[in-house]
Amino acid sequence: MEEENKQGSEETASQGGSRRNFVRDIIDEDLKTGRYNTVHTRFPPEPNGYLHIGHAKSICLNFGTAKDYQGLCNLRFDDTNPTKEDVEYVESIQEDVRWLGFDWGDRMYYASDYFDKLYEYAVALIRKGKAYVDDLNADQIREHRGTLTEPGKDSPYRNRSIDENLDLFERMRKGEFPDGSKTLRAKIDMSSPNINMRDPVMYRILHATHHRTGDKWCVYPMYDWAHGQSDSMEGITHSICTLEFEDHRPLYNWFVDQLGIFRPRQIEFARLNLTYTVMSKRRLLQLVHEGHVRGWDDPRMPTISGLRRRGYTPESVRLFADRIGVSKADSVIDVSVLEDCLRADLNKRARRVMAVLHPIRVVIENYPDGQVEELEAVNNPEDESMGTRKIPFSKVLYIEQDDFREDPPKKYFRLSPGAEVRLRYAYIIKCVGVVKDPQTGLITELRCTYDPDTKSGSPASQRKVKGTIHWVSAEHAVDAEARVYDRLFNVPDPGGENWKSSLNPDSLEIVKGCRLEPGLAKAKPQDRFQFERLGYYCVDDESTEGHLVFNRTVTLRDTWAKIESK
RNA sequence: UGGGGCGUAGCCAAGUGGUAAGGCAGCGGCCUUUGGAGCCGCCAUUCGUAGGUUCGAAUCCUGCCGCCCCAGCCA
Repeated sequence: MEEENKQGSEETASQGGSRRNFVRDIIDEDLKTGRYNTVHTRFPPEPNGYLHIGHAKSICLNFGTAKDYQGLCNLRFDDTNPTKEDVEYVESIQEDVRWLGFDWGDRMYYASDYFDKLYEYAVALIRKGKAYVDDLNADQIREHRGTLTEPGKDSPYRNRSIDENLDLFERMRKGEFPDGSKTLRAKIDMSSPNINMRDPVMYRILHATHHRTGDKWCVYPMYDWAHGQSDSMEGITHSICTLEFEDHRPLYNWFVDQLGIFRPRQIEFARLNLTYTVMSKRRLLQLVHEGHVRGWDDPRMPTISGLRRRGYTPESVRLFADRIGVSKADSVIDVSVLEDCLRADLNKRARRVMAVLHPIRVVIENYPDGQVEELEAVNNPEDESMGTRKIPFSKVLYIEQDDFREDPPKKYFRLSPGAEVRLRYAYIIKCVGVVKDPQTGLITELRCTYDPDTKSGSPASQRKVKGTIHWVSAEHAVDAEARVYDRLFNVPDPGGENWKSSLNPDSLEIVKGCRLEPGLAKAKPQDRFQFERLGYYCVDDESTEGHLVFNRTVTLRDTWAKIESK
């Protein structure tokens, strides 16, 4: 309790954070009253898709909370529907959880590990007269279920004898009946105001091959039947899930109470929504399958693998989870929160380099032909221990097209005819001429002079100019491709049926012919840099030494862009 | 017209009867060889709303309003 005065300290999230939230309040209470004396959580994904940033919130909550209470968190695959699941997904999920920095030790489980036990439990319920085999088909079950305002009707098969139920269920298991012809249902209350209690289906017949149990089973448990017992068997004390399972809780409690087994406490929280993206598995799957993106790990996807390829760090995602908090109120987080977490992290650790994405040639007229100077540049002004490096300077350079305006607007601090600007780590130059292509009228070259007394670091370099721009020596530059990513959707909430109409057609701009400082020639996939004044970039997985490819992770804050847009 | 939840700033979110934390966004300023980073200041007389209880209410009570979820043999 004496830790509470620390709650104001931000930026300390390294393993899930320690902010106060209602989940922790409940856990504290349970520990105090002795309802439980340890904290054991679990992250239970269905292996039917890739994990996204919303799962990251849940992972940080489950693993982070367990860790902070010196408890444990299991990884469990809820693989109860063989028609939708695949090993491809179980592998990617493990990779993503590990990448985020969490460890399940030797506690990786599958709901399918429990199929035998679940079957036994079902038989026990039948023997108690609490479950029965129903011959109604799916349509008939729906008709008997009633509506939100009207009670349901009992199935005509509801009062079969225990022996008949036992026999039928056994034969269902053996595969004697076709898919959909029978189900095993819990016998609860067809008139319950909670529809989940109206004799929910526990088992359906599915002659399907399961990715782990093969053809052993012809019946598969429904999630509602498998989940609570799985938690119970694993000794999960706090079963944290999302809001939509709130009214399934009475059912889960009913099952464990009927079976007389350990009862976990379920706690529901609001799932994450983010602006300018979609989060449902169905829609993400659609984006991939319809080719709107290049795959699950496309850097524009809100998937964990997409964020990773985009250049996000695990630390930044954990910081994000900590900042947004946990509550039960439906919410939509502004994507700028995520971006700010990333910048906060990368600012401290990314090496600064100079890269010109849209080059324009600059000739320094009064600089000696053939001369090359090695200038010293700092690798990270936020972290002196990252040292310095040498970069070559010569007569012919490239600067960013956007750093020159023939007709500059007010408050434009960069280069324009007659104006002076500092070349970062080098000299102050002045534009003395503009060369244009006589056919097109486009600028092909800038003629400049430099002031030899203004070399960076020299005692006489004190002269101030308004602007400083980045550059790269033409003859030393290395070539690269930049993939400039922007938000996938151009509206904050791409909801509704028409969601694909707000897909941003400019979410990816491929820029070829970028010129980079020579040290970048050997950059390897996943290396992250700050391209000075532009943003953070990482080397794409497809990059090779002969063909460098950089992904724009996120831009720097650009106050000039803000001023100019007014 | 059933059941379960949720309403604190543009977006999140603390707050648990003693007089509205923090973050993001925004705005203004300082500083700066990244228009980066950093720093300073501003940004809810009021907590969906109307009453009630109380010396005192975002916190307790009552009514009303709004939003989300539930009628898969999906999870």
